[in-house]
Amino acid sequence: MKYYLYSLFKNAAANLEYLKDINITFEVPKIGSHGDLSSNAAMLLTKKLKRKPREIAEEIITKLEIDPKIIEKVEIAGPGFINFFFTKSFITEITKDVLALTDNYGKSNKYAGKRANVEFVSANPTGPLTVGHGRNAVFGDTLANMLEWIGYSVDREYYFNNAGRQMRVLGDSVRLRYFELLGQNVEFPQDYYQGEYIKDIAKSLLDEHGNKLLNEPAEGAFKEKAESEIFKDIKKSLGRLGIIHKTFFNENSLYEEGKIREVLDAFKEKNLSYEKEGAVWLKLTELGNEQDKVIVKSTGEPTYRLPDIAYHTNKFKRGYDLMIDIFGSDHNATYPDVLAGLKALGYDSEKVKVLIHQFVTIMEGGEVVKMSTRKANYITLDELVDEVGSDVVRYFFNMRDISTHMNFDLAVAKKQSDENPVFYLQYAHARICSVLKMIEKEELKASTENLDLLVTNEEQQLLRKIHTFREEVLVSAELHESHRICSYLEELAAAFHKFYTFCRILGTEKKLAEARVALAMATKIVLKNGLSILGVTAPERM
RNA sequence: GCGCCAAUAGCUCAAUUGGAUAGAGCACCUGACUUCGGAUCAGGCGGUUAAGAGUUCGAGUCUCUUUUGGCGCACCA
Repeated sequence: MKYYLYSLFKNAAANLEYLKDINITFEVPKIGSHGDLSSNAAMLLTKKLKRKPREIAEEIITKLEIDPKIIEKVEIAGPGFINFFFTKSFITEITKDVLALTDNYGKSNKYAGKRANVEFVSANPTGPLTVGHGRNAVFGDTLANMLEWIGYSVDREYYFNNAGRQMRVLGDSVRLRYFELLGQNVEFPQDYYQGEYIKDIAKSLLDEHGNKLLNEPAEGAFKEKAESEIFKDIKKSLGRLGIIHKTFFNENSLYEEGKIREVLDAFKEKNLSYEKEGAVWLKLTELGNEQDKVIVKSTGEPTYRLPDIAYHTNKFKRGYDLMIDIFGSDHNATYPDVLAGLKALGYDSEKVKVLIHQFVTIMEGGEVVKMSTRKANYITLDELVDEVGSDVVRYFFNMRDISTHMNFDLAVAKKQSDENPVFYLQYAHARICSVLKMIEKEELKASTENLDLLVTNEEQQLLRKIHTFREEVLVSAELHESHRICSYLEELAAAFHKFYTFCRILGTEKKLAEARVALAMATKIVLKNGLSILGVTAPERM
C-alpha cells in the first residue's frame, strides 16, 4: 500500500516543488474511519509556506494522479491530514502475493548485499548461563533473524575472554574441590565459585586422572577442564533455544597476533596517548568524552578498552556494513570510550550499534532473587527452559522493549504458561491447520478466483493486517526492536480469531468458501513466518 | 556526588519515533455456537501518562527542574 503512495507523491513532486523539501511518510491511523493510510505532509509544510494546512492538502490532492481501481477515496481531515481509502479489491489482492511467496512473504531486499555482524551473549566461561543471559541471547538471535529478513547476510558472534583473574579463580575453585574429593580438608574461600557445577568438573577430573593432579597448578588442567566443560554446557543451553554462533572469538588471539600492540602504536603515532604514573592513558577528553582513561596499567597489562578497540578494528577489517553489540546495562559506561577510540583511529563508528538491554529482575514468590554467578544463587537458563520450554522463553524475552526493566516472576511464569500470548498465536495457527484438514474432506480448495467476495469487515481487517507485514518486519529490523513483531502477531491472530467466529467456511456458498480458505491459508503463512523470525514454532496441533 | 536507563489502567506491558478519541493481556462484571478447535468471540469497569514548567498547528513521546527505582562510576571485564 505504501509503495503505491510513495510513487504517487514522487510523481506529484514534479509539479509541486515544495514536496521535495519534506520527508513524506504514511501512517496507519489508529482509528478505522480515518482511512487505511494517512499523510501529515500538509502540516509539515505549514510553517515553511505560511499557508493553512488544509489549503495545502487541497492543492496536493489535485496533483495526485489517483487510480480509482486502487484508491477509493481521499479526504482531508482534522488539522490537515490527508487520508487515503483503498478499494476492497486492492486489499484482497494481497492474498495472491502471500500464497505465491509462502515462506518468503515478508522478506525484502532493501539491504541485499550488505553484511552484518551481531555479537551477543559473550559471557565468559565461568559458569552456566543465567536467565539474564537468556534475554541477551534470545534478543540477539532474533535481531539477527530480522536483519536476514531485510536482506543482510548476518554472522552471529560470541566474544570471550579465557584469561585474567576470574579464570584463575575458577581454576583454583576446581582445584580445591578436587582436593576435597580426595579427602583433604580444605578451606574454600567465600569469593570463589560456589556452584555445584564446580564439583562436577572436579569429579570428572578425578575419574579421568585419579590423584595424579595433586601438583598441577590451578591454571593448568583445572582451568582448561573447567573452561571446556563450561563452554560445552553454554553451547548446549543455547542450542536448546535454537541459537548457534558462527564464530567464537577469543580475546587472547588479539594478543597473540599483535593486534593490541598495533592499536597502541596507532594511538601513540596520532599523539592520542601519553604516559603518567607508569600507565598509558588515552586522551579521551580530546575526543569529546568526560575524562582520560587508562589503556595500559602500570603492571603492563592492558585494560578492557584496548582489546575491545582492537576487537572492533578486526571487525571493520572483516568488511561488515553493520556491527551490533548487545550488552547488559552493567556495560553502559564502557562503550563510549571504545567508540571514541575507534573514531580516532579513522573508523566510521556509526557502523557500530551498541544495544543495551536492561536487567531482568527475577522474582520468586514476590521476593527479588539477587543474581551472582560467583555465589551460585542464580537461576540458570536451562532451568527456565526446563520449566516453560523454548517457545515461551523466546517469546517472553522478545515481547518487551529491551530498554524496559523486566520483572520475571518464576512462580507466575510457570503457573501462567497457558495464559501466555504465545499460546494465543500458536492456537490460531493450529486452528487454521485443523480447518484446512476439514476442507480437504469436504472437497473444497483454496481459490483466488473470487477474492472480491471478501467484503465483510472481519475479512477486510484481516487482509489489511496481512498487507502490513512486510513493512512491519522492515521497520522492526531497522529500529532493532523485536517486540514489535510480537505486537503485530498478536493483532494478526486477534483479527483471525474474529474472522473465524464471524465468517464460516463450511456451509457457505462454494465460491465464497474457497476465497475464505485462501485467506485462511494466507494467514497461516504470515503467522508461521512471523513466529519463525522470533524463533518460535508454529505447531499444527496443540 | 556524577553518568546511563526507566516511571503510562489494580498488575504486566503497547502506543507506527512529534499526530487525530492513550491501547492490549491479566484480574473483576455481563453475554455468545446443538456443524469448521470455547486455549475463542462480543460488551462493561478501569487514566490528571510520577510532579511542575517550557518548545508548536499538535507532547506519553522533545527540553529543563524535582521525586522514585534499576545499572554503572577502578590502573576489574
